[in-house]
Amino acid sequence: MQGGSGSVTIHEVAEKAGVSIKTVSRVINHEANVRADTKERVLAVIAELNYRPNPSARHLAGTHGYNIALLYDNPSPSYLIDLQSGALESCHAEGFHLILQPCGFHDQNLEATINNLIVESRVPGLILSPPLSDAAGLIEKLEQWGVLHARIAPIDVARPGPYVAVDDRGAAFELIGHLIEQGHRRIGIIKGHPDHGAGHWRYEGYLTAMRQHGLPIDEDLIVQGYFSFESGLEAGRKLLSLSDRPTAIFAANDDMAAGVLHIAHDMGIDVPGQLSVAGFDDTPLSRHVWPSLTTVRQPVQEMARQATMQLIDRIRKRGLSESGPSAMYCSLVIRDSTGAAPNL
Amino acid sequence: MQGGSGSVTIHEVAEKAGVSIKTVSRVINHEANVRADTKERVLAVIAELNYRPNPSARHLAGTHGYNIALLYDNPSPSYLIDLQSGALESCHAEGFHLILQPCGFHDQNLEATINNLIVESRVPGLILSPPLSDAAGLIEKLEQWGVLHARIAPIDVARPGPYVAVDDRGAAFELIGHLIEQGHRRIGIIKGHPDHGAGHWRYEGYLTAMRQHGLPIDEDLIVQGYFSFESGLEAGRKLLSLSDRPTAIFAANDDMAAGVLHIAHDMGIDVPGQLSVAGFDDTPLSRHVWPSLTTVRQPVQEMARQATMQLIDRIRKRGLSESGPSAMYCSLVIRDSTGAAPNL
DNA sequence: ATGAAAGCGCTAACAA
DNA sequence: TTGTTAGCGCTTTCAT
Repeated sequence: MQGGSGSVTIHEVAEKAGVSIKTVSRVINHEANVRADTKERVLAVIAELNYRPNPSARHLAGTHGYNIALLYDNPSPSYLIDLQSGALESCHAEGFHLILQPCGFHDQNLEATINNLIVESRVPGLILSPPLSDAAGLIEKLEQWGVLHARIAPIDVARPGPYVAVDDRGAAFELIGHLIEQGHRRIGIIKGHPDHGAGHWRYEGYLTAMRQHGLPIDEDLIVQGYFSFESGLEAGRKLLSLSDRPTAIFAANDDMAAGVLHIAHDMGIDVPGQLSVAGFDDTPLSRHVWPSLTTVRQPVQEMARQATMQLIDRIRKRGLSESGPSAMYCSLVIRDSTGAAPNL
Repeated sequence: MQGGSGSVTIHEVAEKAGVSIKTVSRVINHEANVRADTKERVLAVIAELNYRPNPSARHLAGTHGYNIALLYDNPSPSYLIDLQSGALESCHAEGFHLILQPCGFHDQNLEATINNLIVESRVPGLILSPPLSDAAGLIEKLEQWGVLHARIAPIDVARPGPYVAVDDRGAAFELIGHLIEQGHRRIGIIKGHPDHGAGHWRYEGYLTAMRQHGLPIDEDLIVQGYFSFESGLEAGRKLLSLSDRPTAIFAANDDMAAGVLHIAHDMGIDVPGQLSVAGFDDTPLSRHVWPSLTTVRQPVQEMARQATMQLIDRIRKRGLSESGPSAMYCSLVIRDSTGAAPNL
């Protein structure tokens, strides 16, 4: 192992291995047409010299760059970290770099910002996380500009191009079923941010579960939220102020569920004695509040890992098989922290 | 605004502006010796063509690259996001890219990992966040390798090289004073992770405050923590099980304070009626738990911003003024969410 | 104050 | 299967 200055170049490797630089190039790019023993010799020298191809030189001479960008619109820190970890993992494994690009879904300059990113950083592809996975205008521009992308948890799954999603609808369905089994009849729901697909499906899962169990859908028990703690606080206040208030509340994510818990405490309502609260995402927060929330573990990191792999694949295969929309699904797990049903 | 493919090059700019490429180069590098009107003409063409210098070409031809790395060892998500936002801000402003490098402080291969990063990504400099800001072995290697660095909140401020810190000691001192003014006499403390400087100073602030107010230091009230929720849970259990238990607990960060709150609820201890809990960092969590924590706002983002600027400065000034250790301080603010003193 | 030429380390197209 | 050559877009050094 040796340090930073005076990097080893392909020429030194070629000379020491007694081959031309082109042969070294073939080896590091896993091309065919290199005899096994030649290849081995070159690899040995590479290891000995701790040689790494210079990414800038490769980019300059080659067809594509080794940066990809992760676009995100300010979700919760823990969601974002999971997203990044997953994307980083794949990037690292494939020799790519990850560029972080915060951006506003409703920002007037969204497309200009991204264009800027593309022109400046020469990224051959982007990863779109919710809600940007459904920024239709942006996606059209990307296609027009010839920039690849992979989407995480999009609403519009019909659109061509790779995406990775989870069965939010099914998980919400099971979660509500779980609450009903515990004896709940009046179950309130706080819907997610309307920009996010996840919100829609979790709501649909709720509706289906209620219907299948023959329970009435009471409009008073359905409140719009925006995935933030504050919106959970407000929606919770609304639900818990009802004369015939719910015995359980399902918030479409943990942050809002934490808001419900907070306001319940403020209002002197005993949890879990008089109220059950369920969230979604299995964030650290869901375990840190008291009492801990029942929630659903969402494999965000895994989704990001897979979306990134798909994107890198496309970048490498450019021009070859324009392999239509390819979808991946990851599975969800309910985590019930109470175990016991509340006293009704 | 136009798209990705077929990038504009310096040649096209030069031709359209009626100058040589060297003049364009001078303009984009803010070099002297360009007549004002020439410069203006070139800038106009650059804007018109939406030209951006190709980073890879610059790196290949120039003296240094435009990537810098942020090293972190798995702090809390919100801390990490703040760190990143600050670093990104400076990078963006200065035309650099940020490379994320998670790493383990106690990892046997830490130095090898970083060497790898340096060889592979050609980073001219690194930002070290706690506890890596005090990885003495690593820092020595960096100097040996000729790789620059800037540290965030280090313990050892004597070491040469730029760093950014806050007055943790003073803030803890004030916070404890605040609790004492509210009438608390038995104040427990949960110390921070021993690897982190912040933990030491917050503890010192506690000791100084207690002494200055003539209160005894009771060893039973001092418990080691590790900055995690779980360690707060355990330390809280220990403190609250004392026969003469404290009326206030100061945890060296919010995650641990949330643990204390959680265990207090579990034990049926009324907060804030029978116990006050204070944390440190002003994370979202501190507002989401119930009741909200008294805490100290730490300008993590601002620290990262400044450390990054310092690093970029050094990279640009390489070889010139080897300008010794330069320190920066950011200030802290107490946020008291209760306002009222608990009933003692 | 401006320009011409060389070359950074690599890949691509074409030879051999 | 292997090597040769020409550039990618820029900065550098050295002229003018």
